[in-house]
Amino acid sequence: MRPPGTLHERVATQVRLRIRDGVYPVGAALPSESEMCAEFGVSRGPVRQAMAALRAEGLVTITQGRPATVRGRTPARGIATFTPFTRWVESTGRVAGNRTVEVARRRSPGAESVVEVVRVRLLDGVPAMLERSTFTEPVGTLVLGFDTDSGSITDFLIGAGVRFATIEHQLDAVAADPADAGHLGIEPGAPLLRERRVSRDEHGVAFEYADDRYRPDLVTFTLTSSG
Amino acid sequence: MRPPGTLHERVATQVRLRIRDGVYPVGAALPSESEMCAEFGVSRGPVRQAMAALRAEGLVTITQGRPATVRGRTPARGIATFTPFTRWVESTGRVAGNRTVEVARRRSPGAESVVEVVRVRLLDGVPAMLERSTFTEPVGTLVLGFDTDSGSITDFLIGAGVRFATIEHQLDAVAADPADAGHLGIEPGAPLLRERRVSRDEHGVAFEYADDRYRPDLVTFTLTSSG
DNA sequence: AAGTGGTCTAGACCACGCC
DNA sequence: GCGTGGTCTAGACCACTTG
Repeated sequence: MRPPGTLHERVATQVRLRIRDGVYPVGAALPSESEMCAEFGVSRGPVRQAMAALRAEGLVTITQGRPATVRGRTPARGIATFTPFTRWVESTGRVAGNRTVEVARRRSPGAESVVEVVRVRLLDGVPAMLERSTFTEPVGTLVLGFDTDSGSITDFLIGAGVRFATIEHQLDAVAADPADAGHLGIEPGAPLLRERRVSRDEHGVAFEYADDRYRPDLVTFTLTSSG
Repeated sequence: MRPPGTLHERVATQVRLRIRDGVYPVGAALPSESEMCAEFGVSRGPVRQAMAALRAEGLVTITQGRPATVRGRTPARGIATFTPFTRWVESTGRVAGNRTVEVARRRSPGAESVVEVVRVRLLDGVPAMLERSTFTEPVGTLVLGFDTDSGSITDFLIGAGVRFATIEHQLDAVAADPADAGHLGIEPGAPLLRERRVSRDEHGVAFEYADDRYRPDLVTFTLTSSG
């Protein structure tokens, strides 16, 4: 086997590259499923799985009875396809930064000790999001050994072997409290977009609880769904 | 054939009902795929498609090598799997209501005429969301012939043959203006979760622009992503 | 070792869009 | 009518988790 990964991943990767490079221009029809089957030497199952992934990323439009067409070249800012803040900012060609407010190990009476990190996340140098994360052990100890000003905690943990099997996101809106306002440079009471996240490992055990508050004038979440 | 719909839809509906009614309690293991195949008399394909839908709705957790388990009873307010407000409310066993504030046909100078609808959406009788929708023609004329107090505009339009090929969602937070506050029974300046939607047909032509403002104490958006 | 879900094949029929 | 994607079957092998 030449390339790594499953068949449907290889097909998805190839088609993604061709869309990005303009081999399949925006608005153009993609090859039919049977043509892709012939080209990649696979059956319809992997091809369909790959196309479903591209549709979820907003890259293609699929309609019964007609060829799939290219919708755009760049995937939408995925909440659905989870991307850490730093990686997302850099993928849009901007500069990400971090200002750590607090790193602490805490133990509540009768509870396990946890590690708390509070950071201001910067977008081109401007405070755009206030992140409050709580890590359980043993992940918390890993975080204590990381320079939290240097970049993505998530990417660091992935590199250390931590598996983010599922991430639950909950979105709502809150009024900025005085602490939020001070760190983000806005008025107290101003509306903020709040994303609460719970990250779990492959056993379903939660190891990170996060409360991220975004300035809605600087960051919005977008996604495309197909009906 | 007794029940309507495709096989994977029937399987998904049955499992959804059993989770909602506690036949499969939260945290419990679901029957294996092969058991479901035997019970419903179908092959693995439809069963897997049904389970993938339930996972996307946040109802179940699926891990390789272990049985799927029940995560929760109520599906998340689906952004990823687009569900109209009325259908979502009723799927959680609550009562949806509508109070139409305004239905109007407008024409700006040098522009096509559009139809605007402003509605308060009720959750168990409580104002939970203020919806401002703008429809282009010819869809707008269809909307004018619909009793907007009676239920879902989206489901009405789908029944009339309108195709919602893709829906783009943009989420942020805004402060309630005096009109928002009055309709939703909150203080001006209170934070609201705003969802702006653009619906397009199969040709990529937009026909609906919506601005929905949710009370964050009554409705939040959740979704689960896998890393 | 046994059972689970993840992937893949090769075939079939159906619903829909287009000519 | 023809080609498209949507669904479904029956079987197979693999990766993973658990006893």
